[in-house]
Amino acid sequence: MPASLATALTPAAWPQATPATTPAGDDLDLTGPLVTYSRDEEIYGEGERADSVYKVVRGVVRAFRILADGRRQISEFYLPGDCFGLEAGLEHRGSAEALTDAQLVVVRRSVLTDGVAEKPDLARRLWRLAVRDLQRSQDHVLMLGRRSAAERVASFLMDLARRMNAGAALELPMSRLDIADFLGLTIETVSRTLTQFQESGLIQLSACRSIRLSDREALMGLCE
Amino acid sequence: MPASLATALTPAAWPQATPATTPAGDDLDLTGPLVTYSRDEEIYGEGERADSVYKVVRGVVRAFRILADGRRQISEFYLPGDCFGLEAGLEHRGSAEALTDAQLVVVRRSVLTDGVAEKPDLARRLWRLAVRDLQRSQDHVLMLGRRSAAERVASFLMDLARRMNAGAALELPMSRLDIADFLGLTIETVSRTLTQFQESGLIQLSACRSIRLSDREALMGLCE
DNA sequence: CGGCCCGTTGAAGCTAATCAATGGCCGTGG
DNA sequence: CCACGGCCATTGATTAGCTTCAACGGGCCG
Repeated sequence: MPASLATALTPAAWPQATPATTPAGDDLDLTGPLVTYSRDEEIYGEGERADSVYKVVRGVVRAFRILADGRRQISEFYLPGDCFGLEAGLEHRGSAEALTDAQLVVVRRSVLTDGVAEKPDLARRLWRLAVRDLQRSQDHVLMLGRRSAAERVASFLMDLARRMNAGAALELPMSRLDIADFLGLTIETVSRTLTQFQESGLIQLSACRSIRLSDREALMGLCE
Repeated sequence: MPASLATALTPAAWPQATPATTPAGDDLDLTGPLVTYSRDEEIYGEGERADSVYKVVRGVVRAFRILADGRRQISEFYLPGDCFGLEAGLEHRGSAEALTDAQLVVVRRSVLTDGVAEKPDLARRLWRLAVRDLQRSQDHVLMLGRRSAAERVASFLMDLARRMNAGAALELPMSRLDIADFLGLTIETVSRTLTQFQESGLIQLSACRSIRLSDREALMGLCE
């Protein structure tokens, strides 16, 4: 999966720079107030007016939708450098919450719409942003539609490791339930799959959120 | 699901106008050569250079990706009025084929990129196009991740009926295999589900591609 | 120390996949 | 015209994979 909404807005001062995977020339050089959210705090909810755009500075965010009977589908995890919250319509079609304590740059949507008139390049970058998110979503579709539980978990681990610039040691920022709701599985299946990976020597679970990727080759193989 | 890539390019002469659901002011007024494709003909393949954009005038197109072992996931069906083929990178990440005999307006990608400099509004419309596709893809994710076979088939029928402006009578342009590969199911499951719908009085199958939506209320209920 | 949350593990059940056979439709060729 | 073959859809029987239900355990905090 590509680097998603990486690097669209730039906070005034921001240490944890752009991932290496981000193509050059996609930074928008916009600034805004830096807002702090605590764990599990809602950033926006379904149906609310969508008049702000967010860029993750620190922490992790989950975006999701919930069906009438409570089933939840997480559409994306946003990591430092990722942008989110831009909608086609007036309202948010899903919700977003801070998965960990997090700091976000919050930019009024109007700043972007106004900026487009002045800077033609901004429009192109906003478009690329949307298309990259689309690509990620289509990868997600392929995974949910056609992959087994083991393939989903392996893809998830490899994608997360890449996006977090993790080497062999991967620290999961999210719970099993979050992973399950992203992968379209149950917590039990995620847990069992990780255990099987461990028994097969693909990973080592030192703590339940600390994963050592012992056999990246084999894991990659499961991603097809 | 929203109207997707509807109405981005306008062919020189085009009878089957804009769906009613399309918001006003999203037509780009671009023209290009009208090209005819026959049933199952490839429009583009994975890895090919993506230097054209397409708008469906007549017929239906399927866009898909194939995993190494042959599993296929259809990401979208494009109907008259829909646009497709615009990529973030240089290459197509999936393939597109004419599902029926089809006519497409083919526009050089450069026409759009050049146009952006002149018309600032064009950029906004291209962006909305991408975001609407993203929304459709996210709906697809929600469906594949969290819905049962019956819910998937019901959602599919209702969405297709809406997009085709069908009343109670719906003519499926695609095979059971195409539907299955879109919904992340097998042909047998799709077939059985349709049979169950018929036995429950939700639909009537006069021919295997001619569906009468007898109980739209109940079908809608299955879409949540 | 006790309670709670989260993760793991086990057993049973269910949904959808797989394997297999049949039937209808249509185009082709005798 | 009818017979044959191929393709697509349906239906049945069985299997596999994941979910559901349930119990347990470990870490953390009051």
